Amino acid sequence: MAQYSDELDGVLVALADPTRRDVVRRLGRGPQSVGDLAREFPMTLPSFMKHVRTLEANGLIRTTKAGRVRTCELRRERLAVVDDWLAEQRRIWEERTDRLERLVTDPEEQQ
Amino acid sequence: MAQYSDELDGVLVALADPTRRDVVRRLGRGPQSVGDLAREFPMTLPSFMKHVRTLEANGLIRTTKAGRVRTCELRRERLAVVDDWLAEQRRIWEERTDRLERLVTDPEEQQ
DNA sequence: GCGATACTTAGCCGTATGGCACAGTATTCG
DNA sequence: CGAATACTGTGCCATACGGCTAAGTATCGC
Repeated sequence: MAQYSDELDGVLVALADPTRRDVVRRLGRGPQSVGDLAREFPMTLPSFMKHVRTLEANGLIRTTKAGRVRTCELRRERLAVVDDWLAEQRRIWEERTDRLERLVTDPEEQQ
Repeated sequence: MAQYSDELDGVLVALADPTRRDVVRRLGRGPQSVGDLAREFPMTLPSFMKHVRTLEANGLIRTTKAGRVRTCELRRERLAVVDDWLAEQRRIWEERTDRLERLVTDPEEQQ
């Protein structure tokens, strides 16, 4: 019954952490290396890397390694799955509003 | 530096669970009692109640008790905080796009 | 080549999360 | 009033999460 979307689930789990959300925000301005990003957060590199991996595993970023530097790039299009979910919610409750509307204008529909 | 919004954080944490997302979806069609909702999920009532409390604590729903029945109602306006965050992201990367645009059309900006 | 740099791997640790069972309380209904 | 209903409270449990340290690997730059 419940339409469990693994895709949406992963994206929301990834975004439900302030550090990861901030990484997304920073990458919105352009690609950056793991080291440069990590320097902005009050935690060790290994801890930070976990967030990077989470973001990548859930498709929010893409990373590539050149030499010893790993560069992170935002995958903006992935945020669309959140947009889509929000849009569906809106559709659902507008349907409901319409139904209530009809109940008022057409009293015969009332049971 | 990182703009940690507790409000946004709570809403995203609440939505990062499939059960809670499904509750939001169902409530989009109209208010429902805890019992009616719980019947749709493969878990015990106490477990389900935790999700209800989480949703309420993060402002996504409002609940009221009449007699022995607790009714849940969606607070649609709270989803706006997610919308707002997404909008901010879009603003950030559009700014970047504009900047790149200028670099192409006005070569003097290049270092 | 050797030191510095930039991750990466491994493992530990405390807390939070999401589930359970079981017992209790408060209403409602016959 | 007594049984059924609809939560509610308590406590337990396993796993996941987010942090850490310590040690390892792979470039890069002199």
